[in-house]
Amino acid sequence: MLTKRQENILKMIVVEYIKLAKPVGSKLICDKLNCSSATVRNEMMQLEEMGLLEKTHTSSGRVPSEKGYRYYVDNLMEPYELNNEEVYKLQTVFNNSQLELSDVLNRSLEIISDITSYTSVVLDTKSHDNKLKEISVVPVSSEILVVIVVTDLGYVEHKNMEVQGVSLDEVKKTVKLINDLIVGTPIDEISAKLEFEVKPVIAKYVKQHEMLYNAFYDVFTDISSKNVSVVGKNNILKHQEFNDVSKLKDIFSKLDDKNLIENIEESNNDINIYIGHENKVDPDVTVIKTNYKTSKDEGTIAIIGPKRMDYDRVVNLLDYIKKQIEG
Amino acid sequence: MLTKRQENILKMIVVEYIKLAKPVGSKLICDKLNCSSATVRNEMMQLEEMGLLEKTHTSSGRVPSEKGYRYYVDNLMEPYELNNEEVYKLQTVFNNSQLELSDVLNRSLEIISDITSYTSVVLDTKSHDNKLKEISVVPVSSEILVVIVVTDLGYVEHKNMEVQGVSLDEVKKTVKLINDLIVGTPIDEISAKLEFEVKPVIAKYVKQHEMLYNAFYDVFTDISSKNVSVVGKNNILKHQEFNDVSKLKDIFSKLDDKNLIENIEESNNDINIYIGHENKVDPDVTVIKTNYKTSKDEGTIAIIGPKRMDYDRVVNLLDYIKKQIEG
DNA sequence: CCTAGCACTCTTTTTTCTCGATTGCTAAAT
DNA sequence: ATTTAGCAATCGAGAAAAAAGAGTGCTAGG
Repeated sequence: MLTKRQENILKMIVVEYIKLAKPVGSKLICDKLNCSSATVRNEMMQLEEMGLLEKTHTSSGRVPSEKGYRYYVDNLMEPYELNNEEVYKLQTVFNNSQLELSDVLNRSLEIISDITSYTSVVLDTKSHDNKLKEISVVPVSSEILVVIVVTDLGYVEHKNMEVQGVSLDEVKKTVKLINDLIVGTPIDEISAKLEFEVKPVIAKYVKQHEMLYNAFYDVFTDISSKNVSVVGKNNILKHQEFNDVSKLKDIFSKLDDKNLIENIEESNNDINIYIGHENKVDPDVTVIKTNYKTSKDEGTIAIIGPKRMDYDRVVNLLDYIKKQIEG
Repeated sequence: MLTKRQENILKMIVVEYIKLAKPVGSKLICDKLNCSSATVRNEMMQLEEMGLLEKTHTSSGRVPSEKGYRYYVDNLMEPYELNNEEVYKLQTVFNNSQLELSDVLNRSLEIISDITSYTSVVLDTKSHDNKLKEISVVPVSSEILVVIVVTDLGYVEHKNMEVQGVSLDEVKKTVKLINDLIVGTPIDEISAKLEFEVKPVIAKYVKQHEMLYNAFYDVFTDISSKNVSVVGKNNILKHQEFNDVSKLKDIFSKLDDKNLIENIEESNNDINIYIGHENKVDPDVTVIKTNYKTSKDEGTIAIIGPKRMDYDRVVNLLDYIKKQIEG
């Protein structure tokens, strides 16, 4: 158990180190506390023995360890109030009704990346509640058609479809059959339904049924995919812990990794903080993430920065966004 | 005028420097040529006086100047044959008929960025030949509608539209009027036509005409925008000329600059090479670009890398892509 | 016109030295 | 039983010095 004074010292070291990124010495602390530097040093030694602080070399000041950050985050962190500018900037995005949710998320996290200098990740998945509303087809050339898929919650996707030697009438017949048979189907069940309910029927009524079926099947499998975007990558360059080209390469490649989101995703619905080795992205970063869920979409938003991160601010910004969109 | 031997030496220095990024000394050259290092040194001095070579310090080997690269590109560069792997990789993209042209471009330049370690830029603009084929509207909630715009060449765009207190009937009436009046209009003339031909008509027949007109106007103005993407940014990190965090910041911010494409675009239709100060992006890079034009799209594709760039390879890769997409 | 030889220049790398910050420990003070 | 003052010891950062190496320009002779 930590004494009140130890907690105070730990907190001051974390806050100071987050601000200045330089190991914190006993002098700086004892100025603010009413005791001598020797006393502080003794306490620091104890905190180090408990694994909450570290030294960069034998005679350096102290730096919080991952465990130290963890203790700070769990016990010492104070809530942060968004300031007017932050709220104002974010509201311009939330109030723009022309935007789809995925755009709202991207833009608001762009803002957050801007004001915090961290990097954001958005994973947006269409909710299973989306049901097929209609498909339509527009011929572009004799062999290419555009298929437009619309769901009842307002998602629109389109894809080129190639068919060879199929008359437009046959295509239209197929479209009508598909519309008749699977309108109202949740998007993640379309593939199955297409195979077991639509395929037999068009096999019966449509001439080049095989080619048409395959073409539509391809279109629908492509459409239900997830959408991941990483915002504010360049902010990585601003942090001195990454002030080294080979480390930069490393981090950038991890941010571009297709599996990035799998390293972040998790079922938990709160705001979660993964410090250093607690996350799977990179041991030198902290990931703060939360999931969101609306009637139309669900997904994850995350902020990635150095372990020396402005924890309270990021947590509260994420919380604000989550509440706004779920809202 | 350069002698044959001088041209040879210049070419060897450029090729060697492109390969190894180290100033080239007389010894390396005289091994390949049948003459002593002193002779080579004399020639190098002449080339330096002509401004084709530079030294990094008094007693260093030589490095090509911008003028040197220019001479190489204009007079000495040999054509490069794409190898099988390159052709194969690119063909998988060109043969994928499900993709729209803009996706084809993005993916093929991703491949090029991958194999060359440079960064690519794609600007894709819908051709003016695109004519409005139809618009349709899908209600999502009582106040939000999705507007889908389709052109005869197969472009599909959609946008959310917000209207308040407008009945669906009025919306449908408006859609029908718009379709009747402006189907067939080239996309870049839609805004004007909307204002002068549609506005008066709906003002007459539709109740909340002002709100509806404004909503549709917003949708259409958003839709005709250009589409720029930058591919393979991380490759910047691979080049030793940018092996410095502050230079990296600089270049990355230039690649993210909204005006990037204006610094590259130009009317000329060949493959153009802008070395160092010849381009407006950054004096330390070379930009190789070309324009393309198909019946549906037009735009620019460009490769950005250090001045010490694999000129012949990049030129021929770009040329290959251009020919493929222009058909 | 070409080349061998050599002094000179400048970078790179290694080594040495100094300075300052901060610590841990001990002994005295509260 | 804490707290504090004092002090030697440790280590990093940075400056200065030294050594090694690569390449040049120039001169004189082939």
